[in-house]
Amino acid sequence: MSDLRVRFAPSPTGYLHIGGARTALFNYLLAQKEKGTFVLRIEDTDVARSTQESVDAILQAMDWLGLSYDEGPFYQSDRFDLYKEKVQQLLDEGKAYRCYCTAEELEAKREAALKSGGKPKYDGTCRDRQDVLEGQPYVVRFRSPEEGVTEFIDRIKGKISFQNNELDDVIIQRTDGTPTYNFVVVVDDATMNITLVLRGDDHINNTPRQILMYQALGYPVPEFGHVPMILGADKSRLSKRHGATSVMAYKEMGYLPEAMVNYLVRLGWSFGDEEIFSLAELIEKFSLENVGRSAGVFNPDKLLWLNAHYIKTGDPVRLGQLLQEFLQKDGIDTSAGPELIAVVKTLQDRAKTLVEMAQGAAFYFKPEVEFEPAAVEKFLTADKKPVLESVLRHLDLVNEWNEGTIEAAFGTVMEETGLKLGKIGPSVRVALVGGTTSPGIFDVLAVLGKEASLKRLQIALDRL
RNA sequence: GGUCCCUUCGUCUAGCGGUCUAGGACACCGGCCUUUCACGUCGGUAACACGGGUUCGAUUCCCGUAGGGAUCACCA
Repeated sequence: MSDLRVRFAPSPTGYLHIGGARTALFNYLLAQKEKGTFVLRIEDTDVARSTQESVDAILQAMDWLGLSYDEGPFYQSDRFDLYKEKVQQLLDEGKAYRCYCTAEELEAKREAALKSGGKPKYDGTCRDRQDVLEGQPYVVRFRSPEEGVTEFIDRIKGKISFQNNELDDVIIQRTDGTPTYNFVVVVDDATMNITLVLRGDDHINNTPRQILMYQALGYPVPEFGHVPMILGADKSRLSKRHGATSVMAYKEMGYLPEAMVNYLVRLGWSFGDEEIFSLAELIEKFSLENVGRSAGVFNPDKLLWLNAHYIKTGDPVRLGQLLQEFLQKDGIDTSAGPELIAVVKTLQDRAKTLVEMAQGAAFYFKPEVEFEPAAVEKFLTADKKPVLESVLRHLDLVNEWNEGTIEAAFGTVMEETGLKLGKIGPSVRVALVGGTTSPGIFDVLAVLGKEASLKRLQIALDRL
């Protein structure tokens, strides 16, 4: 074990999205690689917006991606007593103060400042007041230094510094007594002994005030690393209008978790020219040094390509199990065969998602072939009768039913009819499948089995 | 608007002063393979934002400009 302690701290106000998944992944990989500790913390101080469903959804998504954590999940809602105590400590030491300004007043001041071109920053009305207004609602603000510089060496971006006079006095405790994010994140990261805070770079601007709070609370300041954002195709922050942003939505669209992990890690991180990484390889090769500093555009095409790759090279047994779920969703019963594994093998090279695979596999299991009119019109015409009869006859003669013997039978048909496979195949395909696209017909026949194949050919012949 | 961050092909990126007539991947466009659809395979188009420095020499270092992003809540 090393001393490294990192954490992922989502707020349960929705599903786990692509960006969150990536920061979770980076934290996980680093902890694994450095043999450190990965802590999961649920940031639910906003009781009104946090839900158990969201917590479950996030946990589920992390599990799907294979991101396990060593400690947690810890809930901030269980730790209110601690925060209260720490707020009191700052109050007692004069490092925080009560502010009686109402939300409405502040909003008005902010708007006025913005309108006149000034900074929309807290004006310090209550900063120096000594009196305590009994019975009056108040918030607690952190007293920020008015001068000086706060800086830190970001593990990804390098040195970042802020003038303290740019910072205003943030609210650390609301009127209802609950603490706010910028405060609890400091108390938690400190008390959980987090040594490296690795998070999205939308938090860069929060970092200086958090550092100031670490110092005020007497905590050691951890290291920080800010990973760049993920953007949509139009370079604006990735959102629903760019397509699915929920990790689990991709599961439902037939994506494999290893494809998602591989895609996410390569968005903003690289290892020479390599593109394909298993989780195990990532744990070995990942490092912050190779994380880029600039935001990246989410590219669904590349994710799809990666998914196709993992389907192509995946274990047919596992893919078969996954495929079955998708077939079931489509109301297709696989219990009567053919073998899922055999089915998968014929589709691995041509399906980019499990959804596509399920669509391509449906014909194997449907009790009756569903004929596409256009395909029938073109390839199941009366003049094809002799050819199909010949096919049926020679296939019937096959004893050892496999790809090789089937191909041999077709060879005989070709000799007998004097036709090339190109003239025979399409009609056979329509007879077996109902449409014009499918895996190779020898494969289809082999997987379907002799009995089902002959039956389908006979049914097609009967239509002529 | 203030502050902070960022800037190599359309996109993800390699490059850590000379090896760059800038490499890989996705996408795109062609050829080949072929019983359909795919897979595969071969090849092609395509980028160092701009302007100053520093240096014998800048894609690489520094400073500006421009552009993009983030953030300025009693959300996290």
